[in-house]
Amino acid sequence: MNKELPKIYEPKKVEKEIYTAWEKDGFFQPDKNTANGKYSIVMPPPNVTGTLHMGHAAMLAIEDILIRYNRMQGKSTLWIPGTDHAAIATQTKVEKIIKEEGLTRHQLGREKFLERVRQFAQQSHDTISEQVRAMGSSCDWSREAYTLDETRTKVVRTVFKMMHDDGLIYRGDRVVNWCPRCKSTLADDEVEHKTQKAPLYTFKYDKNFPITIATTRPETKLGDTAVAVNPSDERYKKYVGQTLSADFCGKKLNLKIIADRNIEMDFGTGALGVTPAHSMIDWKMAKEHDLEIVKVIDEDGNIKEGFAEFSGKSAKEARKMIVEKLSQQNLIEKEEEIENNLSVCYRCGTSIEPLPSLQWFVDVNKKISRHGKSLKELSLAAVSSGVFDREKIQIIPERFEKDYFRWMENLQDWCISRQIWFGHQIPVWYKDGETFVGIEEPAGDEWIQDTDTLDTWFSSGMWTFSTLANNPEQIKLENGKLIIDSEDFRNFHPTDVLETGYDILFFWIARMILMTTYAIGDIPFKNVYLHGLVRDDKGKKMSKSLGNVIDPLDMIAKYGTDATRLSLVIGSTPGNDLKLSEEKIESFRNFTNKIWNIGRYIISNQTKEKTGQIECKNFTLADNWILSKLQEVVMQVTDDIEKFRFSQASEKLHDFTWSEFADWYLEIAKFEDNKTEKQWVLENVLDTILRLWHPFMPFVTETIWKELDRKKSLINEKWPTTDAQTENTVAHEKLFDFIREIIIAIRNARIENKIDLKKEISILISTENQKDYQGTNTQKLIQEQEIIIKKLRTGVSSIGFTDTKIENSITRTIAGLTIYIPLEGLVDVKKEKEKITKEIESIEKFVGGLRGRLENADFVAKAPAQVINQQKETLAKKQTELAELKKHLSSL
RNA sequence: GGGUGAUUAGCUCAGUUGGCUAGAGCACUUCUCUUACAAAGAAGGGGUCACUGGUUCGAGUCCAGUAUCACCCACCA
Repeated sequence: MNKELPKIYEPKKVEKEIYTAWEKDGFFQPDKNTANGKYSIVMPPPNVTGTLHMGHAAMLAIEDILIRYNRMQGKSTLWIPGTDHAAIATQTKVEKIIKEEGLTRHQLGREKFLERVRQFAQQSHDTISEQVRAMGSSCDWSREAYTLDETRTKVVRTVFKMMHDDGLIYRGDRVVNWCPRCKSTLADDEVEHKTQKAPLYTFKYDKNFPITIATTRPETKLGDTAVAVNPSDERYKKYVGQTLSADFCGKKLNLKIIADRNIEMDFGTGALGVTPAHSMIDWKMAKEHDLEIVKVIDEDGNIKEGFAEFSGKSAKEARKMIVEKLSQQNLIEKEEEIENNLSVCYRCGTSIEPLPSLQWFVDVNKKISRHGKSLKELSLAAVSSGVFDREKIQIIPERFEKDYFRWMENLQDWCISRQIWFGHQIPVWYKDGETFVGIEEPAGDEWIQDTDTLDTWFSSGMWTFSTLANNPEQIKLENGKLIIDSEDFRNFHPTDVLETGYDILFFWIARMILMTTYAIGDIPFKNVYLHGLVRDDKGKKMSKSLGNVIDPLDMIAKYGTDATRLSLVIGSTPGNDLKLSEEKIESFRNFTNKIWNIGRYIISNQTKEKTGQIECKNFTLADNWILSKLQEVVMQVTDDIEKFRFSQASEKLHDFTWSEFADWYLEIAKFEDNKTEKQWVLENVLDTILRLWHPFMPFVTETIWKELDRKKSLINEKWPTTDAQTENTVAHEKLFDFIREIIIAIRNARIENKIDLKKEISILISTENQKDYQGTNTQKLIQEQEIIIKKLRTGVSSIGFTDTKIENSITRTIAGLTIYIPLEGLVDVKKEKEKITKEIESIEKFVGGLRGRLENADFVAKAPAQVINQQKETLAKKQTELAELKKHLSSL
């Protein structure tokens, strides 16, 4: 029965249909039977701000590999998809859109604006979910979550209340990073620093003031309440502790002179005017020294009331006026240009204004009575030693642990309120000075909810457990403990792997660990796998403005999903950035086609009648060779995936599939006459490599699988296992590799005209040790090699056996068989000599080392007897080999 | 200022706890329409593993230092 299949595999024609069928058949949902183990991943939710990029594609590819692999291991496997509302990012995006219509959010009003945001988010969500599907992601859509949906909102509010009840959430004044344009607070890590040149003014507050100070922001000096100097600075020692008053541009200042070791004596005048309200470090100093806090600048970035002619002016204008006034009074000693870092909003680029403001905070240092530890301590323990009887969380690559610790140790109280509209509104209500914190709105009309919303990481920090609740009713707060009463939560938490880019280690991963250890009393995940950033082929970040963006959907349309996925996996190692080019994807498209054609050939030779009993006795050298290599590959690929080495796994598979199976075995199979056995081997190897490839390339493998007339989908098939290698098959493998090498050498000699084509050349194999090859049909072996020889037109006319020693020939002993190749004209004697000399050298080194070790009393005393015996055996073997090689060398 | 990583073929990168002749893809050269695949096949060229020392029988791999590049954190009053 010969099936006609197209020569070229066209992914576009099949992918969508296959995915739809998988989804419809419920293959993405976890098996109810959890007897074989459980495995779960929650997808890092993409922001609903637009479309997916290559970074997302890499994330999906890696997670899908893990999920499919574990599903094939028979585990009940769950992968939850979802999206993030990404408060500030989304709101800013929509503000830009309505700006084009000439509107601002304030003109629209809260409700109408939020409706626009919701529409936009919905659209984005739909696009994203299509893209996630196009990547072949086998995630369970029936459990899809959104950080702002009803169930997640319930979790967020419950945890907020819980933290509030535990005294971890408080409201307080603090200098925060304020963006005057976004009218919102920014977290420290949302602030970007830009290098700029700015004038540094060195001046005195008034002409009687004894200390000269330097600043780039004279206008804030209106709010100075102290002057700080280094404690060991001799110039100012006498003033420390005094309070001096000054008349600064008409404003009376009372300045306490304080000593602080953070002050650098070499910068400026070594004295710093302390403005508690408008500088982070000044705020800290003010707290330490109990200074008065005077606010100068308001939320719009203008000077507040009470500062005479400066009031109402923008900070910039006020600065100009003050500089002018100071120079009129001749108080400016120096004006120089310095380079400093301007803090700007990561969203809009507006320079941020540090302002004291009333915000909600999470206390990270307060001990939680239930755990006996603070949030910070819990989070540190989860990664360093483990908490709640769990093993420590493993971060891959390990080096990021250090970053994590450093960041966590320096963590300050977390400001969780944002002055934007889109997001989880803070579940706090006010009425006539009364405050209510709760999950539901309190009864009665007059209650007004806090207008601030929560930092987006507050909700995404709960992602591993909030997604495992299926509806709001399952979420309860009982005796101060969070209960998630769902089957999914009991089965799948903690999750197995959290896979994401290293750029959000602090933003997100750290916050998930913090939130989960606190609220659930467990770790959120056992492993963290951090992939690198996907960059363009020159190593630049992909960005729209640079025009170097490679859109995953374009690539999928052009080269297919499987090729796109492979290009993101091969050559990519955890924590390292990946440079991607279209050529790379193209090369994997070619590989997809290769697999397709391998399948196509084998299918075209399928016979109608079931292959009967296979006689292993009829297996040839090549059959044993490929089967033995296959075993090795199964072992290595399994091991690699278990250890998160996806690049290595797929490279090995790639190499086996193309260079060994297709290039050699398939070619030999064409000329072979044990057809039944050959077809059996072909089909079996194909069957196995389709399984191995499936997590990496789900579509092409499923397509071939179906063409092979397999009834079930490949998705639920078992992952291949290995049998123990017999010595015999290993020997076959080595022998075959050697003959392959000889044949290539002979062929090259022929091409270089070193061999007379008409001359008879034979490879002779000694019959001496044939008993080592029991089970091998020696006649077949010879035939097979002759076929290879003919096929490759090497000029070798035969392979035969000999019972006498052949002098003057290349002699090799491979796996117990002695092989003679008549020397004359075949091999470059000089090259061969060099090669053998090198080999002797390296073996001598090896033997020397082994002997040294075996003579080392310490080693002999400590090592197990088995290891010592093994090494002794190896030594003996190597010594024999060495003797043979030396003999051979001298015979040349 | 503090930290992390990288440096391997022309390009992009693999290389596990040190071990046998350092690999792949792309590019390059030569040959081949051979009935799975020209998106192919066969063969080949190309490397002082950044540099200098050290440990070791043995170093791309471990240690110390140097150089260059990249990134992260803090801060620049």
